[in-house]
Parts: sequence; C-alpha cells; structure tokens
Amino acid sequence: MNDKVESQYKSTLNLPDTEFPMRGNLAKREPELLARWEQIGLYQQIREARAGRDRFILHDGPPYANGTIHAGHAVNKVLKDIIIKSQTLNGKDAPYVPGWDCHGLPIELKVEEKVGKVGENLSASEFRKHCREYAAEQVDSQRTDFKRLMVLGDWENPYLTMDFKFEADIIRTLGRIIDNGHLHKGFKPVNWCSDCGSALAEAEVEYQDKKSIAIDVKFAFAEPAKLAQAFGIESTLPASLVIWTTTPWTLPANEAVSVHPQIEYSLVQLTEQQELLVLASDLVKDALQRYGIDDYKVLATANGAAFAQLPEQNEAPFMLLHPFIPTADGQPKAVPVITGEHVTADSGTGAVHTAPMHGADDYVVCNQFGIESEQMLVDDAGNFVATPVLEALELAGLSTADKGNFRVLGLLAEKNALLKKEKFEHSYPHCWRHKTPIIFRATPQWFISMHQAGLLDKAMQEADENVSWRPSWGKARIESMMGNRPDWCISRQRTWGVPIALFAHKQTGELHPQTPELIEKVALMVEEQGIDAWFDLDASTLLGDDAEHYNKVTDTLDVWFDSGVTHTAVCLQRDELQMPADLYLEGSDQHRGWFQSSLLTSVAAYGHAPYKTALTHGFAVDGQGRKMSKSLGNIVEPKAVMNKLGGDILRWWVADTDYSGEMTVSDEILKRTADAYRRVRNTCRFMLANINGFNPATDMVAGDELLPLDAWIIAYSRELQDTLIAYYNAYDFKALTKALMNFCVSELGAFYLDVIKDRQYTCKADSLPRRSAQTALYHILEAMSRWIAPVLSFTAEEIWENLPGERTASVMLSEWYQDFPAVSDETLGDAYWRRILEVKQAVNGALEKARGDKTIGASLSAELDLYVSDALKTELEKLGDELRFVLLTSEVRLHAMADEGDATELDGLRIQVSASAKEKCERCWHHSDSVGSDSQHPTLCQRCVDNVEGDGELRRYA
RNA sequence: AGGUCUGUAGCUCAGGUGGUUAGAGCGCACGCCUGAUAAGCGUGAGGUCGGCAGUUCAAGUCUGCCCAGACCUACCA
Repeated sequence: MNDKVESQYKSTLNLPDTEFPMRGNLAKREPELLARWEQIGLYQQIREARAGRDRFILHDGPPYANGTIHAGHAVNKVLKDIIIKSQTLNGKDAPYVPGWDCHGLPIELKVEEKVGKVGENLSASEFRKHCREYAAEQVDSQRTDFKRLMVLGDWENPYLTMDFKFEADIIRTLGRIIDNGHLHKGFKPVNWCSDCGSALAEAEVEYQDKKSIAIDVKFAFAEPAKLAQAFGIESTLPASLVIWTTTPWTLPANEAVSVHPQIEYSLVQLTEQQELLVLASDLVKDALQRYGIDDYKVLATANGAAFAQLPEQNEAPFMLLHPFIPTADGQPKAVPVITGEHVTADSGTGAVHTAPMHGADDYVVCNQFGIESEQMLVDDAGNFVATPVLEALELAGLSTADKGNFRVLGLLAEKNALLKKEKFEHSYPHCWRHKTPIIFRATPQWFISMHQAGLLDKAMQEADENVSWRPSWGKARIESMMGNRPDWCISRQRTWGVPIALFAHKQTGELHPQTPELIEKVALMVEEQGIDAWFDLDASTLLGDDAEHYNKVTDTLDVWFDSGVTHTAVCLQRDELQMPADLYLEGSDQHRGWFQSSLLTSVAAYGHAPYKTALTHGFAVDGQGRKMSKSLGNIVEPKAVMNKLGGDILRWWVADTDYSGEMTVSDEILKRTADAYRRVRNTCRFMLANINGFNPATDMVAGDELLPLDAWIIAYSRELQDTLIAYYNAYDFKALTKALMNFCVSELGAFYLDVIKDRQYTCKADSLPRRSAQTALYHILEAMSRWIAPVLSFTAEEIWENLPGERTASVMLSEWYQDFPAVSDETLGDAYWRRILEVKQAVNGALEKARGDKTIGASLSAELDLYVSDALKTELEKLGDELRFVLLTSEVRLHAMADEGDATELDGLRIQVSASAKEKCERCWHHSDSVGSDSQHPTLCQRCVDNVEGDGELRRYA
C-alpha cells in the first residue's frame, strides 16, 4: 500500500467485488465443469428442453479409431461444437451424435504388432476379436480427449462402425445398392500368392531380395517409315521400340508399350544390323553397351509425345507388333505406343512393357486409354491357362515362376526379339507366409459402377443442384474428383472388415438369384453376432444344396464404404436424427474421402445427396504455414495446449482463425490468443464486480427511467447481438471473435465502463444513477454469457454461475437473451454518443499533450476550456454539468469558438487544458471549489457529502 | 508432375462492382493511474499489400508468369 494513508471514506464507496477470479486457471477448473455437466446429464437435459423444436442436424464424420488426437481433430470437433451450441442457443434441437470409423488396415497393423499375424499365431476370428478390443480402447481414449475439448454430445451412445447393428446396416445398404443395379464385377491386378492361391493385402506382403531374369525386348513398329518421319528423317529400315522387364512371363499379356511424353528418345541406327532402335536418349549408351553393340549412330531425337498416344487422343499414332503373340488370323498382334507418367529414364530403356492384368501402373494407364485385356492368362496356381494361342506356343500349363518364364525367353529368341538377357537382383514382394515371390495378377473384384446405372451422372447432378458447398470452390473440387474417378473398387482382401456378403456362381460368377433375401438373412445374423457370423458361415446353411455351385465371397469392403453409409446406419436409424442432414463439416481432404463416399453411396441407395450443406475447413499448420511433422518438431498437441492454457483458449483460437484455408498455430499465436481471452474475461469480471449487490428482481431500473448513457449501451448491445447471431449462422466465427473483442475494448473498456466508474463508486448504493448502470451491466452480462457460450464454453458457464437471479443449471439450456428493456432516445441516441466519442478522442489527445508537459497527471486533475462551433456547443450542452463525467475531467467550460487553446482534428473544436487549482476531493478525486464547504467533512466535495449522508446526487445523463 | 486453394503491419483479421496519405484489435514503445492492479486508461511507432511484368489516367483490388505453402491424385484412413 505504499506510504499512502487509506482514505477514511473508502468504506463509503461501492467498489467492485466479485468471486469471479481474474485468472481462469482453465487447465485445472475446466475438468471440474465437465464432471458437473456429466453429473447433471446436461446433454440429455438439452435434448429434453429442445424436444419438438425445429431440428438442426450436423452429422458427425467418424475419425479413425487409432492414435491420439491431433490439432486437426481438435479443429474439426470444436468447429462442430460451436455450430451445435449456437444452433441450440437459436432454439433449435441440435443433437450431436459422435462416431468412429473402426475397421480397416491401420488397426490390423497395430494388432499384428501385438498378437502376430493371422494363420501364424491365431485364427482370423481371434484376430478380429483383438481388433475389436483394440478399436474399443482407441475410441475410449479419443473420446476422453474430445470431451476434454468441452465438446457436448451423446458421448455415452456414439456410433461405431463396428457395432453389430452398424455392420448389419452396411451389408443392407450394399444390398440396396445392388438392387439398384450399381454393382459390377471386374478385374484388377492385386498381389497374388500362387501358393496361397489367393490375393494378399498390402500388409501381407514383405519385400526380400530376389534373382530375376532381366530382358531387353524389341517391339517392331508396324510402320517404320512413318516412324522415321515422326523423328524428322527418311528411312525404310525396320525399326523397334525396346522394352526392359524383369518379368518375362507377363509378356503374353502385353497390351501396350508406354513411354513418357516429355522424355527425349533417340532413333538409333545399328550399322551392322541395318535396323533402327528407339531408346531414351539418356539410356542409349548404357543399353547398346549392354547389347554389345558399339557400331551405331543417333539419327534423330524426339519426345515421347511425338510418337505415342496422349490421353486426349482417340487413337495411337503408332502400333507395335507383339514379338510372338498372334491374332486369330495368324498375324502378329498389334499393340499401341501410349504415354504414361509412370515411365522413367532412370534404368532400362525408357519404354515400359505394359500388361494391365499384371501391374498396378499398367492397369491405371490402360484404364486411361480404354485398353482392356480380354482374358486372364494365368490361373490361381500361377500357371498359364490353356487357350488355343498359349497351347500353340507351348506355354499352356507352364508355371510363370520357372518353365513358363523360360519358354517366353525361348519364344523371344526364336523371333529374334531378344536383345539381352541377364540375371538381375532386386527387392521384390514376397508372401509373408510362404516366403515365396508373389505375382501381380488381376482377379475378380467388386466395383460400384459409375455408369452402368447412371450413378455418376446422378451424383454430379445432386452435387451441382442440391448441395451447398462452402466455400463455393468445394463444388468444383468434388465434381472434378468424381468426374475423373474410375469405378469404385470396394473389394479388399483383409481380415478386419465388413464382408461383401454375396454368393457368386462358381462357373458364371453370377450372383445368387435370391441375393436380396440372402443379404437380409445375413444382416440379421450379423446384427446378432457381428461380422464373424459371415466368415464362420457354412454356405449350405443358407443355400442348402445350391451351396456346391456357389462361392461365398470373403473379400471385405473398402472401409470408405463403412463410413460412407453413416447416412443410413446412423441418420436413418436414430430417432433424433434425420437424413439428409443439414450439415457435414470436415477437412478439405474429405472431398475425396467422406464427402464423396457418402454422396456416392447415398445416391446409389436413395437417389439423393445425404447432406444439404458441405462445409470445409483447412488443415492446422505451423507458424510458417508448413505442415506439422515429427521431423520438423513443430507439432502442436491439443492435449498440451489444454494442460497449459486451457480449452477455452484453444477454442478461441479455432474461432478466431480463418478456417477456410490453412490454420496456423504456434506458441506466439496461442499467446496472442490467451491475451485476447484474458481481455474478454476481465471485461466480464469487471462487469460482474460492478453488479455486486444488484438484485434484478428488486433493483432493476425500467427502460424509460434509465440514464441515457445506460440506455445507449443497452441499445447498442441489442444490435450487436443481431450481428453476432448472424455471424454464428453464417459460420463466420472469426468475424464473431473480432466483434466481441472490439466491443470489450472499444465501446466498453475505452468508454462506457470507464465513464460509469464514477457513478458506480461514488453514488449511493441504492440510488437511481447506480442502479441504472447496474441494470445495463446486468443485461449485457446476460447477453454476453450466451454470446460467448458456443466458443468459450467454460467461461460462459462461469459467468452464468456468478450472475444473480434464478437461472437454469447451464447457459446451454437457455436461448439468446431477449429481455433487453425497450429503450429509445431520439435526442441522445447512438449518433449522439458517437459524436461525443469523437470529442472525447480529441480531448484525449489534448490531455496527452498536457501530460507530456507535466501540466497534469491523472485526467481528473485537469480542467478543460472548449472553444466550439455553435452546432457542437448545442450538442455538448445537452449533457449540462455532466459533460465532465463523460470526458473524465474535473471541470469543462464551453465557450464560443475563439482563437484560444489548441486546434484539434475536429473542425469546430479547440481545447485548452489546464491543471485544476481547486482542492481534490478525498473521496471522488474530482477537483472542486466545494471541497471543504461542509465542516463535518472538510476533505469532501458537495456531491460526496450528499452521497455520504444526504439524499445522494442527481444524475440525468451519464 | 497435374488439379484445387492460400499468401495485406511481429500476430489474428477487415479491405462490394479498381479511384483521396491501406484499416481494426492484439503485441511492442512511451506516458498516466494505483478504488478492475499478474488489471485499467491514453499516445505513438510498425505495411516493398508474396515477387515480376502487363491492362488502365488510376490496382491490394483486373490479366499473365514466377515464388512459397497447404490439400488431393501413387487405392491409404
């Protein structure tokens, strides 16, 4: 307290007082609030309170049930929560049912680490049990962290894609999509183990060194002269494109040769052989050396695009003759030269033998050019099948692993197409169980066709016409992605997934004629026992004698299908939800993911989109805008922020940041965020401290009795509320936080609160001047606690608890504040006070100058002489004697404009500041002639005497 | 490599249809107050509007190119 003696009159003041602490101590106290929410069943109470009201359905996209939550999770959940809470305050019934995506490979990998692989250490069924347990643990762990973010939802009843009922509904939805004619059976290359006789998942493949035979093979151009022209020269010599491969056995399945459009190729003339070869320019030297040819010359060069088909072209400019596969009429089979981005000039020849049945890249590139193989030439055991052509070539029945491979080499040699053959050791995929090399082999896979029943067209139409994409570029994004996508391959060769519960005829591959009924039967079983019901099922149980003719499909569904059908398994199943949902809200990556899988499955099953609006947010990145990564060490973990700064700080950050692009987080940003939070908090605290002793039931001042300044701030607040609600409804939270902040700083901090302090502290406790201001503060707090509730969920509740009067158990059980008193003052309205603020600003400038001169210190030690225009004078006189309270000075004298004082930024205003020579009142600190006029209180001014023991001073304006 | 998006003071953000010295809040510096005090009030200093070129009498705002970053394409949720 320094050496100053505390005034004996201090006890006669009404100083601010509140239990509401200056510092939030959020990390410690937020969990206490969460416990209380849980204890009173807040989420359920809100449901009951909003039962029957208009609904707002934000449907939760399921995060994957693996790993601790990161900033991206936090952003997503908090944004959802802000929307849910603001809609709840709108009076809507806005349930939030969180969910998790539980099947799939990442969980399989985690479980494998723990218990080993299926078939080695345990059965598939046991493995699935472990997966289920693991996923449940992950859900629990993530749920705890999500709740800690103060996200309100039905956490005790979330949806899990591994719930038996959910699994059954996935199968039912698949059935519906099949009924609508979208299912299609096709071929696609997968990892295939000839020993297992089955496809392997990526996780079942391990890489080991393998010795292969690498060969360089000539593919002769059908029209060599034309080729020479493409290189800009004339020649009639035979010409070949040379490919290099380590899998000779795939050559019978060749359908094309790929070159890179931008790589340069050389046309090389072999002097001795009198023929031309096309090789990537960078590889000419190596290749010819490999072939033992040193007598050659490069005739010309050209980019691949000059002699190969581009995706936008309808036909290939050049065809090659397959070295040994004939067509039906005995002529060599012709295959096109195409361009592919997968081609490199790092090794080989720069031209890639392309067999869509045996390579992933090959399949993709052939798809692009509409090239399809008619038949799979290799059987389940890895042997060539017996087609007439292969029989004639003596390939039929030979194993691709050895004899078949050698026979291909022989054929090439016979046809003089083999330039080189050598041993080649490389890393090659092997079956994890048999430790044998695998092959790429196209197998039957299930697809959802984009075209056969018009799915793509309808989905595009829905996206275009019936969904609002926000930001608007989301529409172009998803349309472009869907437009380019191939048929959706929904088959996976996995253990932990929902089965494609179908029976396919052993010979024809046709689905069983009773498929719809069978699917429902299976679904009922899965509903009881989970997906194991299918895997354990003996086909004869359902098919009877038919079983011998049908294969039970054991592929699992792509997990995107699982999460894609939440519209059915969740929105249609839960009474509190509905479909289509009002809003899906996910990261921008989900245009390719969930937004799309949901749209496609919904359109396929029901013919319409599952959401009315798709809102997107960006990714959390570091202060420099770079993605977070372990190696950069720039990861911001929600948990750490939570434990250090608190959830409300993190939530304010989410709200304050423009989520339409990348969202930057760093220590500095969070520090600024915490600063902003403290400002809002302290403003509320000051208001709470100043309604100390105010009982709204008995002390509230009626609208028409309020002092004009108080009426103004109430009217201002009411208008601000409309603005804030509009921001919430537009999901523009950064505008909201800025508006809130500005209100606290400008209208309140720098003006209203500063001005009313004198009245609050010095007037009689129960006087009209004080009660009027308290009435205003009370209304503002009632409104403010709701304004901030969707964002600052903890702090809002804290204010709520500290407000006087009967109220609900949580601010979230209320709606936007509607009990502002009707106030209207035409003469002293908003325009008037804005004018006063301009004057105050000019006065501040003058006071600051006087302070610099050491003329004054505190503004109450100053007196003002204002030289003003007639118009301004009329305005200022409206406040009479109380102008000094607004300007926070001891005295203000108004004069007609004259050449006195200093000019200000305002035209009609000149100001003279002087230090008051009058006595300072010990109690109110104003300087006044009246100090000492009462002998009982020699250190007080007259109005303080009135306030201490008289009837109290009168205030009419401020 | 391609597609989409983003780039305004140290930080977070405003800046309809191009038009005076580019704004706000925070932070920072300085000052005041000590009856909001690990607070509050005031004043002030900070910007090549990512860069370059162009259209125009005039561009942060239109066009092109470039740079940096993010997301998506290699079936991975």
